[in-house]
Amino acid sequence: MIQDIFITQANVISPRWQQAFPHAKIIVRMDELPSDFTDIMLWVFLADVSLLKNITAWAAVGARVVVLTKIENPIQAKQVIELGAHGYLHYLAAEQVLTQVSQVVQLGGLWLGADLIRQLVFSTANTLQVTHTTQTIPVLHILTLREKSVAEAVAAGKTNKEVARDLDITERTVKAHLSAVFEKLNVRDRLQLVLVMSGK
Amino acid sequence: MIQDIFITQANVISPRWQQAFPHAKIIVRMDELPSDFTDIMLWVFLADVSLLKNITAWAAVGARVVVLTKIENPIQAKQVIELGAHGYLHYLAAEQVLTQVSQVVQLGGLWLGADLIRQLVFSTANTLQVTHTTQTIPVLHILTLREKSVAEAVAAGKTNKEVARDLDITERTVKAHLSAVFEKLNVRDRLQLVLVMSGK
DNA sequence: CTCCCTATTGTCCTTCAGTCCAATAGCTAT
DNA sequence: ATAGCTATTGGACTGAAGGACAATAGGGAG
Repeated sequence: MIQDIFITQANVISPRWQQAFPHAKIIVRMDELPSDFTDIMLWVFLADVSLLKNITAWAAVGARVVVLTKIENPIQAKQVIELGAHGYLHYLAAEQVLTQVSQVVQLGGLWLGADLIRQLVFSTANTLQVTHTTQTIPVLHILTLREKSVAEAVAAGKTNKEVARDLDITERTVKAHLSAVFEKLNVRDRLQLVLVMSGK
Repeated sequence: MIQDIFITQANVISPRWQQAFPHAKIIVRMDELPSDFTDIMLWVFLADVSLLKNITAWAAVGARVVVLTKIENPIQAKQVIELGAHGYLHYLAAEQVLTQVSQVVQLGGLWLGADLIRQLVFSTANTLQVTHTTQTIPVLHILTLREKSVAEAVAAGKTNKEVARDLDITERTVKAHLSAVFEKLNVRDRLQLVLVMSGK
């Protein structure tokens, strides 16, 4: 049975927390935390950035960590997920949503609001690696195999020399492939290649 | 009461669909679809890319659309979310997960598996605009105002000449700010600047 | 056999990027 | 008055990027 613990500050509390989780504890001081984090769901209000570093530590010892915020924004969302949090939402979220987040996270899922997911999806520049599949970014399917390899290496921040070394070809060959890529994707240089490969 | 309809091909069916939704319909031909999509949850197995274009149309007339796939991958996930789908998961997902997806989507949420969300978050280069908040990417807060302006212009794909023209300064000044940015963020060139600004 | 595509490579050139020297000026704090 | 920071700018330099010429070779289709 999961124990819910809300870590917040004295002036930031929502009645919906208790409605969603009648047995939840609400604490404002860290020393009130248990020593054993098994079966613990931590709901952490990010009062200041100093709490960020705790997220990774808590997640590492088995706690489910959901971050609560006053202003949802995708950059902070990305940051907390990168730190190991399992969810991110507004501290005034509805009881129904809180319950749902709890269920999703307990089942191993990650929770982000729909708008945040869309913002991450729509405005991200994609450097995803295609693995275990022949499916590729539609824009890349017009490139040959070698062109694609070169394009992806460049999009990862590598110089022509580095790409040449990695693919065991000369720098001149890298440039030849890049030129073809630029022409096919109608971009003028490697910087714009990166942006186009992200779907913008 | 939501009606669940699985659109698939004859050889792609999971018993878990019926277990999760005993009253669901499973169809293989489009003409078996109802004319009214209100209160309809469509679970669409992506047999081929031709089905992609239907997603936007179905979502536009009120259907909730969840895409089922044989191989989950973040590029396709991004693609279907961009097309208006409300979820994306493996066609053999567990009954519990199917039920949960249904609940999340009915409540207005978006469903992506935890691994997919992490892949989108971790491997994206971020060009998100910060709106309605003074919170910025932590990495940028160590830059001065002018440095930040220059860095953002460069990250948008502009040459030094273009940035100079846009900000009404000389190219030499742009280079000076960029050099300072490179040193502060510990990157070697503008390509890596773009990647770092995305949080990688 | 011919043609086309892909992959690879060379030489040479111009432009861009980035760094290393240097400097002035305004603003703020001491 | 002085120091430090930010913003701006110049000159000179090296290396990287990208393009324009050119070429060979293998594989597949007609």
